[in-house]
Amino acid sequence: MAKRPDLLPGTLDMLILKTLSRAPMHGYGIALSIKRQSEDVLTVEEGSLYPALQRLLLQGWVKAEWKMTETKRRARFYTLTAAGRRQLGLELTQFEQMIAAIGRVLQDA
Amino acid sequence: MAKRPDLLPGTLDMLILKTLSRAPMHGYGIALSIKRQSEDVLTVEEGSLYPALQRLLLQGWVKAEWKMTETKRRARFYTLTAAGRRQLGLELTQFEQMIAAIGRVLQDA
DNA sequence: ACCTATCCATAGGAAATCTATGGTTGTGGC
DNA sequence: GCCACAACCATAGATTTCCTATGGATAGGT
Repeated sequence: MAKRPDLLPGTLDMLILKTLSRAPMHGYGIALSIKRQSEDVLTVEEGSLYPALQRLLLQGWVKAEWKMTETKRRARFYTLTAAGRRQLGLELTQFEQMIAAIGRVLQDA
Repeated sequence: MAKRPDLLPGTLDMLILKTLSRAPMHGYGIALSIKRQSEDVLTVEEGSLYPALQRLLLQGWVKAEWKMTETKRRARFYTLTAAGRRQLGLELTQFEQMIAAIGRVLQDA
């Protein structure tokens, strides 16, 4: 029944890292940011987001600390580490290479 | 340990359909074609390819028949159906939309 | 005789995502 | 005061997709 995916599998980590490269942010804010920047095309479900953030923490690509939001709420803010920045660069490179390769397959010739 | 993927997850069906849209082909030939067109960036493992072809058959997007190769071998040739052609169009549209959206998230601004 | 390339296919496991839940806490409307 | 809703976090379970590993058959070249 061909379910429409919310995003391209394998790109979530990259999107999160990229978002955090602009500014530290909490989970909910990351989801909103990606949705907004993609003009509502990409939706990051919470059930995908939080496990992804756990992975990124484990890999040491982000670090987290509890803080208060401007709206007076407890929230966990994530910050990109140096390793995370390297990883982002790596993923960007590979992604672009993949996209270029797929483009070659898709082009009519 | 960041394993380098052979292709972008979620794009295999589209790549197969696109390849078959050019000409009917057998499995092994599809894999070679994708590898060649992508200039060796994308590799379709046989363990991914044949299950994918079964899925496509089940969905009615391709049909298959046994024939002889130019090299005198038994091989199963797959042909795109009308439904498969529609599906390919759909996947292409969604893919491009996704890529554009990801591009917006990745761009610096 | 052997090796390699050509060809098909499945089983089992790993990884990523979604659905479904469940919970806490501010704020604004009534 | 109460209720609905938005803002936040998180996990469990199912599903899907892909990879690794395996097994098999056959043609052609050396």
